[in-house]
Amino acid sequence: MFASNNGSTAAGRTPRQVTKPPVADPRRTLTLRDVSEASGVSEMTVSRVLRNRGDVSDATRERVLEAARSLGYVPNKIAGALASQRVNLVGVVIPSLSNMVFPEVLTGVSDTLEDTGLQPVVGVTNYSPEREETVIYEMLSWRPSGMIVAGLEHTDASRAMLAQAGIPIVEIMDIDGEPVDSAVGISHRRAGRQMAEAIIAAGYRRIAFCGTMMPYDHRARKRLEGFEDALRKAGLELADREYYSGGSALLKGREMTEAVLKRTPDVDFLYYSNDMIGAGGLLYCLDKGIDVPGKVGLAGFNGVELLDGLPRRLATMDACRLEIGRRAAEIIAGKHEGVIGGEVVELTPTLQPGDTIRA
Amino acid sequence: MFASNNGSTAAGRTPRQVTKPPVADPRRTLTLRDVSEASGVSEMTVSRVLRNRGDVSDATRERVLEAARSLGYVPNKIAGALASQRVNLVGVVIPSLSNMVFPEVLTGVSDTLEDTGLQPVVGVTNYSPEREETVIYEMLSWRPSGMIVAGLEHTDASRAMLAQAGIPIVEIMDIDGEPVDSAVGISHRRAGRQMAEAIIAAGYRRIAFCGTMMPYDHRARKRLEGFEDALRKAGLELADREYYSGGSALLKGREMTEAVLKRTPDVDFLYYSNDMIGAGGLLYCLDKGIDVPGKVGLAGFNGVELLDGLPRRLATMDACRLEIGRRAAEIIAGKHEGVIGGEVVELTPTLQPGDTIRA
DNA sequence: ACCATGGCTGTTAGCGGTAACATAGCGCAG
DNA sequence: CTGCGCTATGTTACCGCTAACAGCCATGGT
Repeated sequence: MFASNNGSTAAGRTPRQVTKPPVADPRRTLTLRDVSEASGVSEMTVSRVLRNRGDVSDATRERVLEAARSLGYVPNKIAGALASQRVNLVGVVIPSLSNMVFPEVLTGVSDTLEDTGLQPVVGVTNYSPEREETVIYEMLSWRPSGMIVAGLEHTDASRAMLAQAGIPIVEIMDIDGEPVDSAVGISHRRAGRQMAEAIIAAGYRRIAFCGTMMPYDHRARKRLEGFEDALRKAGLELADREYYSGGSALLKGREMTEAVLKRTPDVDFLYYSNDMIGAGGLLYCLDKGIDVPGKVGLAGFNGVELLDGLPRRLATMDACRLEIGRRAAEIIAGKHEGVIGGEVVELTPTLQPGDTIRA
Repeated sequence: MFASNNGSTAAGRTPRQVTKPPVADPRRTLTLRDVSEASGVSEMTVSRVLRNRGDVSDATRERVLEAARSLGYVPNKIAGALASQRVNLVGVVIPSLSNMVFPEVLTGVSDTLEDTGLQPVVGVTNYSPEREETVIYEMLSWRPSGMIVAGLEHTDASRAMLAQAGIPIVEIMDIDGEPVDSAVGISHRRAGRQMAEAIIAAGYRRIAFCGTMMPYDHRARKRLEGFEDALRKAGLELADREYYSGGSALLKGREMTEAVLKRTPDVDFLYYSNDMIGAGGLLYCLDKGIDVPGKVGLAGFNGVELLDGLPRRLATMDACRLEIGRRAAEIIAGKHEGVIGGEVVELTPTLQPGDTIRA
């Protein structure tokens, strides 16, 4: 991506040369038995101490902890999980890490899981259903305590695996569809509709759309569907549309905006499928001295905090990312007493008019 | 973070009420035995088929695969890993996901690991050494095949655990220090020095710094140290400095820039510890009609692609993020034949002068 | 003095796979 | 026909830990 990263191997320390098999460590990997021998109690007692479970006298507890510490013992969770049939992992499957939405959801998940003893494990699908299927399969093979998966659209095999897994499954971000088990998210159709209504109410009539054309970004698609529905209901239709994929979103936003405004000069509003390209469009308009929101109005989607520093606040709708992460994690952690599975939590995003829709 | 996410639980399907223990699934969780019974061969043969190992006749292979598929069998990696003493996971420990640098490194890691059968597992420390220690401990307890850890600064306990683990360890991003095992990164001291030299060469003399004050962002600190070294060597010192933490980086960049320019009006250059605040500074200057790079020059660090869409290209230095991820993964995957451990790979970032340093 | 009680520790039997070795056919050279 | 070398499959013994239960000892009520 950036050319000429001239890498050199500086032999700061003499690299160990080796013949074939990895150097047999002098010290085998430690087990409970080592700690038990070092502290003179049974393995079971050591296990109890290290897990803080069952009664152990303070004296032995001390002795064991000391031994474990001095040996540098790290328990083997693989063996532990197999024996106890319990795994403290929660699989989280998301399409991408470069779209800041998902790291934010993750933050919500981690925060909530923090004090439950559960730990999130992330898998990334790059918006590919096949990749998603693989990721889900791999994750399930570690027998996690729950799964959080972005979106409601999956391959049949994926749905089947999730349904069979016998653990809580939460599909997030979207609720326009039929979840495998539980779901937490917003209605993107409604979000799109709502934005369209606000735009129409503000008096804009020649409305264009700029967005991703990733075939598998179902949520962006649903927003656009809702958006167009609302336009139709008002007797309007999109004046123009422009799609992109890949590249710097900010730059793409500029380019698409330029393309649309040149091709359809009478456009008076641009609806972007996300805030980043919206920001690009905003910067373009400001550069060109176009009156925003007077001559052209702009709106995005997602409420990215990053945009706070722009010259003008872009109209947007937050997707409740943190909250989605939290709620999903709560369901997995079983914080909703008495109810198991089948929950659908609809969050309602707020429209933030910013400075790019006229009042 | 965004207030008033009014969540309601829409009971789309009847939530199952439960008494106490998780509903005992009608169908127990499947094991090799189930598949073996369904296909009329031994468990061992099934195992061989599913792992593609050892000779199995095409006829039985077909039969077994068919049985596994129709049952929806998902192998239990926990048991497999315990028995085979092999785990196809690589731990990746990074400070944060909101700084786009790390997702990019991750991309490099995943891409390279893709075809090695290894799988990255990410842990996030939030720049806390204690948290890092916990994360490392947790990860090691799953006995991964290797660990990639950001930075060279860790608690003693962390270093000890990593050193003892008996697996390849790669510390990434930074090479100014003593790695536990291998390291891949750039010299941040040198990067800072280089940037200072370029700025001085361009004729700027009243140079200020704006950056993070996270006590544990060692790399930003080292860059600043290198930067100041170079200034001193030229008989200069920082004209002013401003620190921040938290909040929207873009906005903070604006605020800090304003603060510095008001407090020290004769400043003619601002060096930012990252591109995002640098971008905020740039936007501020353009807003105020300040001549960039004539009256004030600007530079950041990291080469974030996101910035491509700004009105003017910020001077920066890329941190070789993708490449770092790739190289680290290669070391873990053992692609560097004949050498085991102790490698230090120094990558050299390129200075991209952009449009914010005068020629 | 006796036994129930409860606190602490040990024993046993797996968890669900896989490594390593054993075995059963089978073709074919001698 | 024997025996060797294959290939295809089965058997056995764990991997490192924990659930479940068993045992042991001091205590204390009666």
